[in-house]
Amino acid sequence: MENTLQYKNLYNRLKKEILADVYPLGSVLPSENELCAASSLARSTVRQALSQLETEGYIVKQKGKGSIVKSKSRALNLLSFHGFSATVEQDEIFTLSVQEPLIQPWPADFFFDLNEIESGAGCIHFSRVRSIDQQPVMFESTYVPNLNLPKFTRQFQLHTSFFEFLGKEYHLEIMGMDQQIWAVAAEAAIATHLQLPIGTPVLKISRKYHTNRPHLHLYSLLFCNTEKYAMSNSSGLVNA
Amino acid sequence: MENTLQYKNLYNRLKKEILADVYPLGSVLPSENELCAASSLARSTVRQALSQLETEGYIVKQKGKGSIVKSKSRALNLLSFHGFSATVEQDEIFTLSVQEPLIQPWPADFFFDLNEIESGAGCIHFSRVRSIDQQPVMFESTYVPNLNLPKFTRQFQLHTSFFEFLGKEYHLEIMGMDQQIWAVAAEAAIATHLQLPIGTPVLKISRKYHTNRPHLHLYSLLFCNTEKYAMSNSSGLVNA
DNA sequence: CAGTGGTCTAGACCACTTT
DNA sequence: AAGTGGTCTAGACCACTGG
Repeated sequence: MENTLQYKNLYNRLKKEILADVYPLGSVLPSENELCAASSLARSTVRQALSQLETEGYIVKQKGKGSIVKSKSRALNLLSFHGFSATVEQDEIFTLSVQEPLIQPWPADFFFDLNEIESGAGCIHFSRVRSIDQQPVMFESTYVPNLNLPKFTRQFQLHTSFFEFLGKEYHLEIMGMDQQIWAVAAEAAIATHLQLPIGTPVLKISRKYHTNRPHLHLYSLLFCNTEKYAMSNSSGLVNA
Repeated sequence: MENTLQYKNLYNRLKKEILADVYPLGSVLPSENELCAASSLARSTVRQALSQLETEGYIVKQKGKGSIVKSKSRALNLLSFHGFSATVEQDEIFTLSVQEPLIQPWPADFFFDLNEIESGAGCIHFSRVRSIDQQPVMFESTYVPNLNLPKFTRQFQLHTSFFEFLGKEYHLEIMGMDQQIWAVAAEAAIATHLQLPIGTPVLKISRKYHTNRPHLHLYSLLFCNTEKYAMSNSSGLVNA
């Protein structure tokens, strides 16, 4: 909210207006020049905001036409690094706590390599199951190096947005992500959490998040039931 | 090759040099200002080239440090829209033709909605299996609207890069992609092609590619064996 | 401290779409 | 012809990293 980056302000405003149907599906956003004039920004700044909207699948740009609000599929746009809370309507979500935040050593067979700073610090670990319309969709297990994150275990509410909490509490921002994806058969624990028969194919996703603290990364292991909700992704070109 | 876009030229040059170990893993690229001076380009043009390298996972940028060549995992970076040929070393690939290019009507239960132009045109369809080190990794079934693509069925060689062929033959470029991902149990046909037991979890990916012809899209359905090779993905922020 | 990438400005010309 | 987004220039100030 207290963001002073011009392109992010514009991006947030336009995103809100798209979600509020100020610009409904298929409609055209004000042109770049109009946005420049209305916001007193240079065109490249306006374009930076629009680019972010485009790579996140909100709009499509077409030369000679404009920026068109794009149809959104009934799938979870979770392959970009936006969290669950940002991609699903709030009132459809239910979050079940499986493991409250707990300070512990790193698992011996951790799924990513850690740097020395991280591995020396121990980790904070929590797990939760996310449901949409009473149906478990995702089991999420998150590991955070225990580095200058005071009171984390006491203050983080599992049912809220993790990224928002990090931003508000520690000014920690997610800058990007690497992930790997497999199709695997659900083991007993996962099957139980997702209420599926053992052996059901599920999506396994390992993620390494990059933050605005260069040596602090967040790690998540996700298991997703894709029977009803696919994972989705939009990728445009890199843009100026 | 005959590209006159400055940022793409620089991007291609740097990418080649990274792959050729001119800039090995962990090394730092010349700074933006140095690249400006060396190439006589404005900084924003240089940044556009670097941004593309970043979103494709070749480099990481760090404020105050520079652009660092990033470690590449032993996984297929196929979740961005670069093709198989661009992400895997050529000599490890083997391509088996399952269905040579054939002009046919669209399947009745096609996995994406088509616009009128596309559905009226009929489609070109081909299928292939990609192997790495003698192991089948991906079954790919591609559908292209039969729109102004003369001699396609005769000229396209299945074992070559599809995107390169489109660029050279028709000046057709891929501008972006939407995709959806599921974990499913391999059916008989898929299991056979990937040499897996029926029911093995595999990744199912449907893709809609956007091209530089506004109403022409390409469609692919992929099935991937992730036992040995995960699919991977890097996503940074949107950049100028 | 000098150097780096991040943000931002105020212009310009182009190819493309629509009227 | 007018308007759109795509590319590009030549500057500027900032926050951050390193010696």
